[in-house]
Parts: sequence; structure tokens; C-alpha cells
Amino acid sequence: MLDLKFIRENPDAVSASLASRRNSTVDIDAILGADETRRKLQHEMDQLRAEQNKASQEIGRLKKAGQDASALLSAMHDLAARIKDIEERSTATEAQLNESLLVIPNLLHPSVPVGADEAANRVERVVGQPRTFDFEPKDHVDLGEALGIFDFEAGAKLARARFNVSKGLGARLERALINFMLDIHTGEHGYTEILPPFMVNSAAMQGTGQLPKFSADLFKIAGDYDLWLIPTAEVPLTNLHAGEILDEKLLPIYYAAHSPCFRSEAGSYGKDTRGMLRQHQFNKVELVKLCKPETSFDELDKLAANAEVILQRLELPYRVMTLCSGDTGFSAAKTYDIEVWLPGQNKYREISSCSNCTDFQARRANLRFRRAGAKKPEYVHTLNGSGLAVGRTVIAILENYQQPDGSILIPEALQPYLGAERIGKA
RNA sequence: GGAGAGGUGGCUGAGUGGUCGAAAGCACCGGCUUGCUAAGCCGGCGUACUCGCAAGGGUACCGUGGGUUCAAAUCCCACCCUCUCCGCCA
Repeated sequence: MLDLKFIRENPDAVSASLASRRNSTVDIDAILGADETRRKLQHEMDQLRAEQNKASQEIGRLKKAGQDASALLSAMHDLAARIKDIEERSTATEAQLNESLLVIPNLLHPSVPVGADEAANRVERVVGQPRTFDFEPKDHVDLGEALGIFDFEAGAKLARARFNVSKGLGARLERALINFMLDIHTGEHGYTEILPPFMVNSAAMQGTGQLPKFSADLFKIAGDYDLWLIPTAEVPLTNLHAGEILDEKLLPIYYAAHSPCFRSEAGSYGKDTRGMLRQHQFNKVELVKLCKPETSFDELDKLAANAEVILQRLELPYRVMTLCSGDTGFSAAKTYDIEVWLPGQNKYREISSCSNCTDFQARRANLRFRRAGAKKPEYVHTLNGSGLAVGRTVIAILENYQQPDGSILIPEALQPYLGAERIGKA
């Protein structure tokens, strides 16, 4: 959520930033109009209430003294009706204003390239060399099915399309990667491991920005519950301190969690239908930071670097992109996508997305801190990034480490976790 | 699932219709005092919106949302949450 005061004072800058995003149709003037109406009503109501409070005290005094208060009482009866009327209008205007504010995306950072779609994303760095094959490399589906470690048909039978069953070393590979990633982030990068709920309520979803605008992307729990399956552990992690005023000394806070992620993938019918690149359920290790505003962009660089370490240890080639204005997500001011090389597709594909959401989520989640000696609390800045998407890491390992006989060599750093040097016949 | 208790400021906890944004204690901050540490005394100490150059003022908030009333932390209704006991269960 944007700061209404900031919109009021910088309407042009806000409009310009929003216009450079994809599909942004925000009527700033309507919002400012509603804001003015609300403030006028609010002010009027405050004054009438002041009058009412004064009179009510007088009534109390008269009654206590055994005197007649009926004249004042009937006057107050009318005043109460007027207040109620204004209150209803004020509440309605405020609700409408809030509704509008909740669907406005974050302001973009000046370093974000302006552009309509991913073609305008900026390459920050390319790390590692894609391997050259002296045979035709297969994709992870052919490799995995031949090895007997994936069963997409079973996934479809048990649930529906976009679900997979991993078996044997395939299942163990996911578990190994989760432990590998968490060990590095907690042991070397200073993150505190969290095991969060995999379902959250609407307030949490609103805090990080999934609701109210993107409910179609989520799975809602049926029945008399206000619960949704998390699309990422970012939601529980970022909301962990919602509503609190944190002591400055606690910042920055680094959290890491593994969770399954559930996404309806509405609107991506026909896209990435093959294999497990785009599933309704996938594992991810997520990194979240809460920090002071002045450090958040440094923290973003460090966050991306933390995610990159995983790819480096696994010796997988990748590149880092800064998403352009049209490609940057709703809550983010700036996003780096880390893309791993996939020989099966002959392309770089996203394996991590690291964003600085500045105070956007903090305002929604009412997530603040107080500086030593300061009177007013301030909103923290929140960041999140995948460290990494586990399913896609499995794909990358299979495709990059495949051998002519269809077996998969396991990156050295991961071997102790998997308890094997190779998947498939040696 | 059955029975009961309860949700008040950072914490403990008083307050059952009017002068309560809320006693008291603890914690915290400032000052004074005391030859150290400790203790004592005085003062301060929630959040948001709003008016004002400021000093300062106004309004709202006692789990959430409604209702009754001139007036609600206090009465009524619904919901959420926590705790205890019984049952069931990984």
C-alpha cells in the first residue's frame, strides 16, 4: 500500500511510476477526491463529537445535581442522529478509498529499467558457462521418466494435471536440496530457520499483497474457514511480525523457511505444460528480510548474492536480471530474477526472484520499528527471495548434469546430502 | 465433539453506564539525592487521524463487527482468539 500522504503530495510522480507498469489503470484523481471527501467528513464528525462529548458531560453533571436536563437531552438526540449520518458517509468513503489503495502496486525504484515486458529486462551478470554437449541433451521429463524418478501420470491420477510424483532418488533429491539450501542460509548467511503454517488467513494474504487483487492465483480452503494455501513462504514469514513495533536493535531480521507452494496458475493454461517447471505444488526455500529503510537496497543485493551461492555450489550456470517496470510484481519496488540455464530448453529460466518491497507490505501488515530515542515508529522495509525454487533446481541438475547414457552425475557439494554420486546406472 | 473460564496500555492487573485513554505495580526514559553496586524521591512514559508557526487543542481506539443510549471498557447480539477439564487423535 502506498502512503496516502505521499500520493497527495506527489500525484505526478506516482502516476508516472504506475504508468510504466503492466496493465496499470489507476485513477489518482479519483483517489485524491475520495481522500479529500473523507477528510472533510472526518473533520466535521470530529467537531460534532467534541460538541456531543461536552454536552454529555454537562448532562451527567446536571443529573448528579438532581437538575432537569431534558432540554439538553432532546437537543443531543438530534445531534446524535446527525453524527450517525455523517459517520456512515465517512465510513463508506473510507472503505472505498481503502479498497482503491489496496489494488495500487508499489512505486518503482529509479534504477528499474522502463519497459513493457521481459524483453526490456536488464542483464546484470552472467555466471558460469553453459556446458557444450557432444550428444543431443534431453529435457528433465525424458530423463526423469527413463530413470524412474518422476511419475507425472500418477500425479495427474491422484490430483490433476500440473502435479507430479517423485520417487526413489528423485524424491530424495528434493529433500537433499532442501537441507542443503537451508544449511547454507542458516549456517553461513545468518538466517533463522522457520517452519511456518502452510495455510494462512486473509489478513496475512493482504499483508503481502496477494489479496485482494490476486485471489484467482490462490487455492482457498473449502468450508467455514478463512484459510488459503500459501503460494510462497514469503507470506507467513513477512507477516510473522505483523502489527508489531520492533525494537531497532532487532533489525535486520533474516528468516529462511522451506515450504511447499500452492499456485492455481490461473491464466497460464497451455504455458509450460510439460514436466514440472510449472506445478500447482512445488517446494521452495524462501528468504525474507525485515530491515531499516536506509539499508534495504544493499540488503537486496546481499539477498540475491545469498541465493546465487546455491547455484555456485551446485556449479550451475546462471544469469541475474533486473526486471523492467512492466515485468516487476505488484508489491516490489525492484526485483532481481536469477535464471538458471536449462539445456533441455536451450534457455535461461527463472529459479529465484528477489525483491525489495520497501514499505509497501509493511504498511499493509502494519509492521514497524522504533529507532532508539525516537518518538514515532517507522515502517520497516521487507524483502523476499527464493533461495531457491527446489523443483526447478532438480530440473537444472538433471538437465545440466546428464550423461550420454541418461544417468545424472550429482554435483559434489550435494553428494553428502543425497548419499549418492550419481542417479542411474554407472 | 462436550463442559467451563477469559480477552484492558511493553508486562501484571483494577475498573460493570457519565469527570476513564483508562487506578496501581513492574519495566523503561529524564532529573535529584546517596562516597561504589543497590535503594529512595520527583517527573515523564500508547497508537492513529486532525487543527495550530509553536505552545497546545480536538477525535478515535479497552479481541473484531454490529446494536441500545444524550453518553459504552462497562449493557445486548454475532464472530474471532486464548486457557482449563473430559472425550478423540499424529
